[in-house]
Amino acid sequence: MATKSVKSTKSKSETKVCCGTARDIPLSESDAAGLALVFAALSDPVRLRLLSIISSAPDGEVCACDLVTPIGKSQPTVSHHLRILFEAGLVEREKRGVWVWYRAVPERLDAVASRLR
Amino acid sequence: MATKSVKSTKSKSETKVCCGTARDIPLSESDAAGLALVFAALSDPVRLRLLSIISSAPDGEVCACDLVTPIGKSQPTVSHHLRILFEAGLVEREKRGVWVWYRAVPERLDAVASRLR
DNA sequence: AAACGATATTGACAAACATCAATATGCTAA
DNA sequence: TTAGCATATTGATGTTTGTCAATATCGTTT
Repeated sequence: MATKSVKSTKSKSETKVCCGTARDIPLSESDAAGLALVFAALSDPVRLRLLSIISSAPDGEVCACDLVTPIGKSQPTVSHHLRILFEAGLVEREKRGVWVWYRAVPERLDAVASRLR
Repeated sequence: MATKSVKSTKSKSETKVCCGTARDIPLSESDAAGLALVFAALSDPVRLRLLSIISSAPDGEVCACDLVTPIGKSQPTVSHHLRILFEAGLVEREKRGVWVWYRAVPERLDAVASRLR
């Protein structure tokens, strides 16, 4: 790293000098870890498609039994991905009888989206 | 999965029946894969902090040499993470002399953010 | 040219992850 | 209560990922 007190060693291609000012990091370590968890939940194609199906459901909710076939993965795999979405707060679930209904949590998506700026 | 043509087998706790309508998935498989790559780039705390530092730089750019110390990881590790951010289109880089300057790509962040709804 | 410094790449390794078969749990219906 | 179905969990396996030491690459300076 270049030292802080470089005076004016400009070469033809540079005007500025990197200075090593230890500015504070805007995003704290624990905030970053928390945010990273949500993005990790969104970092799998299967989960994105699940979220897509759930979010665009006419009734706002989808039965888990209707998610296995269109996704094309085994039932345990789909269940696993739904759990990760749930734990990230991206969907909520409600058991009614034998079936489990999933709904998207748009406020959560908005919250994440707004932190991208 | 429940069959499609269930007529009215309501039990006390349910009004609706899951129906197995094979609706189209709004998000295509390849779109999902592409989006997942960007979210994967955002799914690491170190990369989120790098992006945070770069995005909030007064000059809009930061020298790579000023990223190693505040992140607290080895130089190869930081270089590795910067590469992933770059390949995801989240930052751009410019080599000037010995140094490499990184800038955020806000349009990219906006594009990703807007797809979260 | 030779030495030095900033950045990138390689190789290795442990931890995390996606996936499925098998099994467990829990609700409903006969 | 027993049978059957929807969902969740467990265990195993191959793959991906984060990390660092060592090394390579490439400007710059002497």
